[in-house]
Order: sequence, then C-alpha cells, then structure tokens
Amino acid sequence: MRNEEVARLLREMGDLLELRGESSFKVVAYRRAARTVESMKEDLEAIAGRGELEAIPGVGKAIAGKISEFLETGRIEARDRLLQETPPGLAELLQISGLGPKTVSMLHQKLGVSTVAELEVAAREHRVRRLPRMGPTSEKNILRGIERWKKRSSRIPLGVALPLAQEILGHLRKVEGIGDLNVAGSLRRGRETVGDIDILATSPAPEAAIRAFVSIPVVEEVLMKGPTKASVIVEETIQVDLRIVDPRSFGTVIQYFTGSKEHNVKLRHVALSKGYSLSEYSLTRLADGEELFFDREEDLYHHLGMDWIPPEIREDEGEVEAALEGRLPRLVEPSDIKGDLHVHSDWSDGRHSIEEMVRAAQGLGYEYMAMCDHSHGLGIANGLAEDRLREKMELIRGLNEAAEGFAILVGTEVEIRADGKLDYPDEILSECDVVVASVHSGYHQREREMTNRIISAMESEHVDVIGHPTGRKIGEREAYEVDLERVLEAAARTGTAMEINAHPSRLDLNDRWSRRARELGVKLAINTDAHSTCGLSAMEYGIKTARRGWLERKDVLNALGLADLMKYLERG
DNA sequence: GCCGTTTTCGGCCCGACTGTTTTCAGTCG
Repeated sequence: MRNEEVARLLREMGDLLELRGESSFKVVAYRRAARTVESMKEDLEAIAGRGELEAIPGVGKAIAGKISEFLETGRIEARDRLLQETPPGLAELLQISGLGPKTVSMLHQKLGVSTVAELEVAAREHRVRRLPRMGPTSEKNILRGIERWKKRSSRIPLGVALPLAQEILGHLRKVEGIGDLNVAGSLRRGRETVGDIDILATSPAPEAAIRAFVSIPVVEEVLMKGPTKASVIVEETIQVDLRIVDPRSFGTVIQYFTGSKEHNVKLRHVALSKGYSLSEYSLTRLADGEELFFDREEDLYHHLGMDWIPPEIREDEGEVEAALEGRLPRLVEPSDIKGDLHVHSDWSDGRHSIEEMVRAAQGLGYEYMAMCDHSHGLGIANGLAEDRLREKMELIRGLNEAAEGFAILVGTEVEIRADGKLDYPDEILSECDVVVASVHSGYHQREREMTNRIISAMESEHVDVIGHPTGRKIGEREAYEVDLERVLEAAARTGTAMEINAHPSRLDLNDRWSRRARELGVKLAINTDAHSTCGLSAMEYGIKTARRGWLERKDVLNALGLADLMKYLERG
C-alpha cells in the first residue's frame, strides 16, 4: 500500500506551494487530492494499472501524472525541486498562528529567518518591527504565537473538549439575551479529536455577550475581540471561538460552521443544481436573486429537497446522496442503549464494588450490566483466578435474586494470550453470560500473527465480544499491527460482536471501521470499560463514534432488551 | 490544480478582525 506515502508527498507539495505564494486554489487542490488518496480503500497501483487515476475525485491530469511518476520511479521530480528551492523549516513557521505564507516569505527574504528559533531571536532583537507593515504589536504577537507553538499538544481529545465546551456553554447560557446557543465544528460532529472549540450564539446585544465570554473565569488569554466574534485561549493551548450571529441566519450559519468542508462543498453543489447559491448567511435563488433565510438547520436541508443530516455523518461519505434519496440511517441514540456489557469492579482493578456499579447503572436507566473483570493472566490488574471467578458468580447470583427489573450478567474480560489461546478453560467460560476477549500483551507481534491470534479467539464458541479490537490509545499508543478486514470477516462468519470501547482515549473500533463492520453484518457492542461509577458516563463518546460509523439501533448488541440479548448470547 | 446540465475557460467562500496604515494587506475560519 503506497497510498499513504503518496498522500504525504501531495500534502507536502501543498505546503511548499503555499510558501511560494501560489494560488490558494492550487494549494487546496493538492491537499484535497492527498486526503482522498489517504482515505481510499483500494491500492493506487491497482487503479493506475487500469489507467483510472484521473477518475479519483480531485485528481486530474497533473496530479495523476505525479502519482504515476511516483509509482514508477519512487520519486516526484516537481516535489524534489520544490523542496530544494525551499529552505527547510519554513513549513514549520506556517504553524505559528498569525503567520501565513506572505509573512513567512518576507521574514525569510528580508531577515534570513528560516526556523522558529531564528524567528524568535529576530523578534527579541526587535528586527521584525522594522519590516513593512510590521510593528511592536505584531512582534509581540509573534513571540506569543511561538510560546503557544512550543506548548502545543496536537489535537484535543473529545474527552477533554466536550466537558470543557459544556462548561463554557453553561456560563454563556446565563448571559442576558443569549438565545440560540450551540457548538459547531468537529466537536459537533463528534470527531475523536478536535482542533479547537467553535461556539455560535444569537443575542440582541452581541457586544455584551462577547464581553461576558472573554471574562469567563477559565479564559486565560484573549486572542481577538470584535463586536460579533472573539477568540480566547483556555487550558494553556485550547482555542475557543465565539460568534454572535443574526437569529434569522442561525440555521445556515451553524450548518456552515459545523462542516465538514467536504460536506459543505457537496451541499453547495446540490444547491446549485437546484438553482440556488448557498452561503453561510442565506440561500439565494439564482433566477431572481431572492434571498431565503433559515433560522433552523432542518429547514435549510428540507428546502434543498433532502432529509436533515445528523452532524456526526457530515463527512461527504455518501450522506448527501442518501439524504436526497430519503434513505439516511436512523442513527443509534443514547435512549436506545439498554445496558453496558463491559465494566470492571473492585474484584479486579476497578475502584467500586459490584453493588456500587449496579446502583450507578440503574441510575442510568439500564436493564442490565455485565461485570467483566480481568482474567488471572493479567496479574498487574489483579485478574481473577478461577476460584475467585466462581466466588464472584455466587455473589452475583445472590444479588440478582434481590434486584428488581435489573440483571447483573456474569462476565469476564478474558486475555487472548500471545498464541491465541484464552486465559480460562472452556468449562468456566461456558458458565459466563458474557465473554469479552481482549489483547493486553504482546503488542509487537507481526500483523499475520496478531490477526490469527484474534481470529482464533473468535473461533471459540464462548467468546461473544472482542474488546478494544486494535489496542490504540489516542495520542499515546498506535494500534497494534492487525488486518482488521480479515478480523471483521471472521467476526461475521463466527457471529462475534466487535466492541466500540467508549473510553475517550480509546474509541476502538473507530468510526470508519465501525462502519465497515456494519457493512459486513457484524454486530457492535458500545461498552464503557468503566473502572469506576463515573466511568459509565463515557457511553456518550461511544455513541458518537457509533453514529459516525452510521450505526443503527439494530447494529448495536447492547441496544437489545434483556430477553433478546440473552437469546442472542445463547445462540449456538 | 480541478472541474463541467455554467463544459475547455473561468470560478473555486468571502467576511471579520488586526495592525498597520492614512486606505488596506494578510490571516483565519
């Protein structure tokens, strides 16, 4: 698979062209092509073999030529030349907020600056302020930008951004005059990480709302503040933008700022095909220039002859076509979830007792919960030896007799050993209601070995769910090498469910593979893997991921009521 | 550089904000 390498080179060319001050449309064209190539399932070599490179959306004659060149020679001459002509380090300067291609080129030409370190020195020595259209303030801003760049973490995990946004929304809700109020951007779409937090609101007194926003206690720095919008920094590096918008345009504005870019491009095409031009402010009828305003997003989509599209699937991955044809999925919702099939207690490495976990689950309105403590092979997590598991089964039987309208399921999170064998014998696994099988060791196996290891676990008749199937931790640890396509095929064949681990640092399976699983007819279990009562609330993140994967209620194992779930678990 | 029921050229988002100016270029989203 050389797709990723090609995507990297195309994206790099986009950066280099931007530094040269080439047309921004050209720059965007390279980045768009890079994105498409990266997300393609099929090998570029196969496509090139059929002579169909130019059929790839966003790839025309020029880029197709460069891709073939790479496939044949391993190089792209134009890219090598660009790289040679551009001092290394300049691309990095573009990452400093406030610096664009024009300024970076000028800094390089006039001051010989080609790295962040050199720029910092130049600014401290007040050499920057002597350049045209520069002054003491821009110099100071550059230094602040450099400070933030040094502290920057990459993208913000959803598990950090969402609670933070909710806190800020809570403050804004109390501000006099605030009407509509919502997050937009990738946070609204529920992506696993977000770049920043976008908030939109309406108010008859925009300036007062902006003043209230920049004085919320969590705000550490105000980057920009105008009459209708402001940008601030919270928690050292997280940027939060607020825009106050005209109420009659709220629907078009929130649609626009929710994105994704690709979805919006597609939507504008639809609008044009129906004789309208769509902007963030209105829908303009081309025939007579009549402007139509929408205060509700739903009305905008309906006016374009399509169903309202849930934000989580606005990625131009077929949702626009589906909405036009009235065949959007009815995505799984929080109220569909009837239980949690993977939680821990203080019997292994959880913080709370079974009773405490049960009370918390009942409080969420669940019908059941599977207590899946670790098996003894995971000694570091106080895994249960067989006799302790039996003891725990006894306790749960007793608790179930006392529990009204709630079922505690006996479960285990059993280790899949390096050789693919399970950490408990069949006999005791057969006594469990729910068996989640997971990999927690031997992460560095080769792809073939790891894939076979997981598949052999699925071939056990007792395994119901594969826990966190790729082992990745967002921003911490890469997924282990595994051929998920083969794993999912095996899941379909053996009737094993895949977990969407809802912990915000896992979200594993991710959105894309969840969708693939659904296509193959594999069931998914959205589990929190909670190690404490408050861990149960992570379900929210798992549901967002499931929705991004186009999952409906019928695709989700723990959307089954207790009776149907038991029937399913007892099959075969 | 890509694209096309607007079709081989001309459009592709454009308005808000900042810091510098003295009327506007550059950046951002």
